[in-house]
Amino acid sequence: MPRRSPPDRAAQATVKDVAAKAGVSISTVSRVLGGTYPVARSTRARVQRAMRELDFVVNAHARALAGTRTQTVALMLDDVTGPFHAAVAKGVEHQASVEGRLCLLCTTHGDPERELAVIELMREQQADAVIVVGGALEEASHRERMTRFAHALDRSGSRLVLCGRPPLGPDVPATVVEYDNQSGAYAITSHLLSAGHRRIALVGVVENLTTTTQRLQGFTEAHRAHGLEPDPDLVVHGQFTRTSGYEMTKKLIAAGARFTGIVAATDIVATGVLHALREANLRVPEDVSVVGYDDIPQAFDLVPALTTVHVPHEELGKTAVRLAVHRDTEPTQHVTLGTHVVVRQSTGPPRTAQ
Amino acid sequence: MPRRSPPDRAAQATVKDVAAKAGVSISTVSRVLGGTYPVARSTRARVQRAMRELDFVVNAHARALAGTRTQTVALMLDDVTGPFHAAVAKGVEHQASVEGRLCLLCTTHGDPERELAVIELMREQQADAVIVVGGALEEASHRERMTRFAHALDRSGSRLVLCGRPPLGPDVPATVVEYDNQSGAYAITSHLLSAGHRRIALVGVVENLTTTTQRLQGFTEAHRAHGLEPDPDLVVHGQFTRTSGYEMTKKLIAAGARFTGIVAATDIVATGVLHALREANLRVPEDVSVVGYDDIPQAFDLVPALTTVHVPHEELGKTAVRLAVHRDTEPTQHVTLGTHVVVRQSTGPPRTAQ
DNA sequence: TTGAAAGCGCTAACAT
DNA sequence: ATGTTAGCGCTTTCAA
Repeated sequence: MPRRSPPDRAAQATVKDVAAKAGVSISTVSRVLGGTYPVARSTRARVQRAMRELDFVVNAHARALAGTRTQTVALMLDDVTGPFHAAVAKGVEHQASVEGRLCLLCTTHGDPERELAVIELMREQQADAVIVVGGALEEASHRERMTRFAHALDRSGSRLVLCGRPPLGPDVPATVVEYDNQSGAYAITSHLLSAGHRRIALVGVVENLTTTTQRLQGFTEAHRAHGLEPDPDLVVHGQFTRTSGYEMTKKLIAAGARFTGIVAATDIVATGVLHALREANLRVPEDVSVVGYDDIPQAFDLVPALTTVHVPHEELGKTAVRLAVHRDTEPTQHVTLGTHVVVRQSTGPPRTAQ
Repeated sequence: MPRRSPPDRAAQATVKDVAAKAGVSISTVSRVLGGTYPVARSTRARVQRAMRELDFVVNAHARALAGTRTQTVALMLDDVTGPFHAAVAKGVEHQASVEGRLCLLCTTHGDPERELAVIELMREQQADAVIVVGGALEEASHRERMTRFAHALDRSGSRLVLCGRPPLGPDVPATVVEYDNQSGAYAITSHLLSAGHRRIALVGVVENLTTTTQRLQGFTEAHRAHGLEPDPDLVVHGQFTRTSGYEMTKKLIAAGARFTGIVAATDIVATGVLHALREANLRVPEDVSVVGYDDIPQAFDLVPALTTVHVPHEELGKTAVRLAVHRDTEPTQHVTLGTHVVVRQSTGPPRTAQ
């Protein structure tokens, strides 16, 4: 009895239409669509011709509803514009397409509320994996909610993937693809220390963000390995932005801080650091050595070219998809990809022995 | 009688489960889901509690199938990694979320075959708009196929959106959001010409790509407006990459070409140009002035900061979504956004009067 | 090899 | 304000 008024646009052809046109049943049409079931050559040809003539395409929603799984992978990031995230996105999209999946994109603009809302949305979409990229807030309530989502996703046959973010706990069903933030920071700080630097600033520590907490740790440990303790005055809090890097450096200089090296929390931050240094007529690396973290493409084009920690962004994204999609056969659902220091022109020995 | 074997994972709760738990009918559940229909406060509360307890989320596919439209917008680009495309993607994603739509992401890696395949996929997904970003191949066969897809999408109630790419023709149902490539190239070339440059190279012309064809046109017209004709030897073909920019410039120098200005086809190309120039000990802008096109964020951080044409990338993406989604009420389905020259440090008067 | 029919989870008439 | 029911377009038994 029911039936809404017909759509105002011409309706799209359905299996029914194709079946009618080809003079077969809809099951037969479905069979040639699936391709796995035997159908007589001539029948198949007839059906395919009907499809072509009617300009038919299957309705992915109907298919998802009737079939078992959707074929989508959801990607959630702060901002596509950041070179870090864009590179991860590229890897995700690539691997998704290799695995025959579509990629759903959502951005959160760093809002943890929205992050959780988006996961909910993805659950509605029946995505077979929800990949969350970038550092997480170190807040108990947020962790808890994330954990709940991990379970919820698991229950609905989906999977939470933490990409570039630490695990939530041993019993939480989630795939984790990390890179070693702490070692990277340790290595790059050691690079500076070994060159003779003793007063090194760490610029761009973001409050409560796992990423910076880990980098700060590596920074500190490297100092201790050299029998030093970092000067708290040289640890500057800010954001992962160019502007923040610029301003933090300005402030540092204005405060008369003594330093011969700067570890920027990210390459983007380093960009601002270099700018501030140039304005202050401090030469890099003669007066101050500068390093970044990420190895984004443009690190190479900065003047001087930036010494930094290479993070395998694309690999991170690819691995995330691969592990999640094959989680039934892939035993290890937690990997840590390696990073390495890339030495370029922004570092050298300190000017004065100290 | 039928029924496939139960899924191996615990099933997700459905409206039926919620209805049972709350002691109401599934319609009532559907009503509180939709939120538009009156439901008694107490009933609603009971249903919502049941949902929470069962950890229920609607199945977007079932919804799409039963309801009228899906709520997705598809975005297709070459490569998320390019700053140009990333910025457009940001605009698209943002506006999609404003309009309550999800964003499907697909990359084509410049493969026109894949581009067409992806459009087909999007049609299956019932996306209410398919946004294609970036220049198109100037090939009759490709144009034809695109036109066919525009019609096919239109027939299924969806919409093709060409973003940063010229229209396919007057009768093709597609939304077009362009920016003026030719004027931009005209303006930036004029900037150089007015400063006194007479021998200007155009570096990075991609064969058969609408974008470069238009930029070359603007470049040529600006010359003519100054009573000049561009020297064909100074028009160098290549790709939109850093490496290509680097190599083209090397070649130009090696060939002993005389020039005091370089128009790079894009900012990325300009990056390579600057690098090659630096290697050849040519100062910018004292010996050679360099300009780019796009105004990507890092144009500001190059040394010297790059004079370029600002393209409103994000706006491009937002407008694309807005026009497509509201195509029933938005009369104009073809807009051209403005660009403007941003003068920075990479340009100046030529060294020698000539 | 093909057809008939049930049902995926939901919405929207049509009844109360 | 709430329940009943018929599909949305497809896949998948089951029967022939």
